[in-house]
Amino acid sequence: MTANAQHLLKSHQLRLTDMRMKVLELFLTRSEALSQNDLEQHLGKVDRITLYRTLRTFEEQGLIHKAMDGTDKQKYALCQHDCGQGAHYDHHAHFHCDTCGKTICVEAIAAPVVAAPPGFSVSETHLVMRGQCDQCN
Amino acid sequence: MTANAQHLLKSHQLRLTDMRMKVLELFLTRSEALSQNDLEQHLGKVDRITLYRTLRTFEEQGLIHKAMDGTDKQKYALCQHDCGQGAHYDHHAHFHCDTCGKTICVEAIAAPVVAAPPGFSVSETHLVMRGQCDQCN
DNA sequence: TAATTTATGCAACAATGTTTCATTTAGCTC
DNA sequence: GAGCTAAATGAAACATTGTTGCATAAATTA
Repeated sequence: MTANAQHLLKSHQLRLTDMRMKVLELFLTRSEALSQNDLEQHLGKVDRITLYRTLRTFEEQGLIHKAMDGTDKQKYALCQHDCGQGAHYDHHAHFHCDTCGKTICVEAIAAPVVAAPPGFSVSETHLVMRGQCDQCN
Repeated sequence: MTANAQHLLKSHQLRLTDMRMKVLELFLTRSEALSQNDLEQHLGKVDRITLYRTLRTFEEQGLIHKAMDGTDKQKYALCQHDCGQGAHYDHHAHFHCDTCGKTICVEAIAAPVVAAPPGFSVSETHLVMRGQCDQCN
């Protein structure tokens, strides 16, 4: 686990710091997307700003991606593919449970490729589902 | 216009107040989704809290719907169909322009119906596209 | 280990979301 | 049109989240 996190950081040209290790290890144990608040809950008292910048850095380096779930809260999830700096390859759908509030990545379902309206160009497409997850059903 | 707004409010069991008329008339002239900040810009100095509650009320009564666009800002757009209280029927896609920041409803494209993963039940599906709009292209 | 580059922690501030409560107002009745 | 009643408003206050600048501390590299 720790070795895995270390390797991930190294391979993305990131220095090994306490915060980064803690955050990354938490993501590695969780299957659902985490908000900054979720992370603060699990990590105990950590510096809010450092955590904020850690998430931004991870996202920029392709370690995690924003999980769009239709709520106003920003959430992040581990990238399953080897995303590089700035370029993400997460085309899977996201599922948000309206009961427990969890957001999970659904790798089995890809966002559809749709024809853009005339004059528009589309660079990303996201698919979000809402309802009840297996545990709440 | 004013008559239209009045009728819309009446038909949704809402009292005719200055704020509601102003907000609704603005939505009627705009094709893109509006954030609370957008509305404040256009309406001049109005009470922030009242505006907030007006939007919440409109959304609850099915006059406007939240336009999911992948940004962290909440935006609202007029419902095209006659949505009732609590029940929305907006299955169209949303397009977010990364250049001008506008979010528009794409009635021509419907969110796909996907099979839910085992154990999950899906009540809503949203499709979000990002890229360049016709005016920025 | 020293030098250098980067990350951290703190302060401070902006934007947004939300509740409480006294006051005002819309819509109804007479 | 005047009065009544339920609802909407506006002010204050507070919580949460997003964000930058800067001095200090820590991670790499040589």
